[in-house]
Amino acid sequence: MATQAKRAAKRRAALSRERILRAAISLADRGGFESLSMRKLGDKLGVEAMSLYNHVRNKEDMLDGMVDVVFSEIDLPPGGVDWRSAMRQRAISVRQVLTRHPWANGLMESRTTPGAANLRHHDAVLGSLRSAGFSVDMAAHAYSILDGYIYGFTLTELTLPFRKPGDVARVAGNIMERFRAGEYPHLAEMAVDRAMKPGYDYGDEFEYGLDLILDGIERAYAH
Amino acid sequence: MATQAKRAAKRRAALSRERILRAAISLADRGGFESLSMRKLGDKLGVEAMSLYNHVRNKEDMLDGMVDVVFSEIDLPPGGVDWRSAMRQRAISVRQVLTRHPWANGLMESRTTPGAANLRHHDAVLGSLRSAGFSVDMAAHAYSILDGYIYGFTLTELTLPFRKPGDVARVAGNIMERFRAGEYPHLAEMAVDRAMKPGYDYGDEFEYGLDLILDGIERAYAH
DNA sequence: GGGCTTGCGCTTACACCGTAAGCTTGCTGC
DNA sequence: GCAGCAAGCTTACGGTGTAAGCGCAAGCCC
Repeated sequence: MATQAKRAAKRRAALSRERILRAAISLADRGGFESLSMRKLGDKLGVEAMSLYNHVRNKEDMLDGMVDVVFSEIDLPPGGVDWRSAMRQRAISVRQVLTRHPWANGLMESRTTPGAANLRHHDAVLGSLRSAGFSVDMAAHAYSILDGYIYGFTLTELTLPFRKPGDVARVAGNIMERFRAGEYPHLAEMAVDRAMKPGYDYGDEFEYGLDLILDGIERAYAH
Repeated sequence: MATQAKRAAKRRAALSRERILRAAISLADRGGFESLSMRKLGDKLGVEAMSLYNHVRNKEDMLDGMVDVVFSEIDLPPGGVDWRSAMRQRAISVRQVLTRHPWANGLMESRTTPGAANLRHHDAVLGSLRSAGFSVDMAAHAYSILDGYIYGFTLTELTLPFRKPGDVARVAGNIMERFRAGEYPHLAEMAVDRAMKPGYDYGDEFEYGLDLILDGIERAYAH
């Protein structure tokens, strides 16, 4: 049937909030946040920029939606295990997701209108702590430290000039001269002893710090 | 003298990289990062936008410069005290400075061409740890955890919808309905028990987490 | 002192951005 | 069959960063 075929074609091309969000995320993932414009997004979807506004109030609203999709990709803290393993797994999942969507890092906590996935996520984490016996105050402390660390570490990691051994040489440039001049002896030492060693990956630091913090929470909680 | 007066007038109006950076910072401080444009900055300095480019390679370069000014405002870890106090004071100074320049938070660690104040700062922190007897590895661990936490906490804090009791009501809106519907019981509990209490200030969490981390570092270091 | 260079401001122009306003087209329910 | 409407499209406006080139004044060398 002609109408049916047309409808199918239409449906295939049909815009929707969700399709827009997915395309926007993939655009930001591959091209970086600053390369995400309504016009380019329209192009990618085979549509004029202004058509997007039938499904999205404005760009800000779209960013809200994108962030909530990212939140929905994070594993909730699993039930049936001790709080420590649950927090550990969640933390690692957050970092994984943020590594997949680097542009989201600065936005995750900054949307003043949190979406459903965001709220569900935060609620689940608090629930996990509370049902493990944490007081409200203690749960707030724990959450604050953990999220601070997770987002901060990932932020640093994503933007660090030297994450892998090869990077150091690339960045160095004129800095290297000053290193050799002994102007920054401790940085130089750190670079030589660690960052330039084969197998070095700044990301490995993450779990070290995470465990140190979990230790601290455990002690404070059990005190 | 006419020429002298002219020269004085000229000198008063004279642009310079430093004057541009100071003006840009103050513009970003009061109007937010997104309100910092070359044209507005020119206006503020009584000059056309393009004139700025005689002192600054491009906007990116200007941001680099601004970040380095912000770095220079952070107190270096003081000497003559134990490492723990030194780290504590520095952490608090970082947070203070970032609170003064909220726009800088996401940029601090993200400039791929770090400036002199940046390098000096990092070198001093590492030096403080090393001279307290930390191994290179242990210093790297400690630094990574501390900076992760400091930047992450501040990021969260600056963008949190509810930092002071009054904010909660403002943000709530349709969320409050869902709270009452029991959809997010643990968030609701947290809001009622803590965020809506008079005297609540999320910023108070900072030092709690900081001390917990310093405890952890101390233990790992002394082990 | 006269001419030349050079530094630093200005003007103009371009490509891109988010989005307001209004037009068009084709499906849907009566 | 037609009214109403959803969801595309076109046009336009005021903003952005910045390339290219102009012009004037100060400083320098002969």
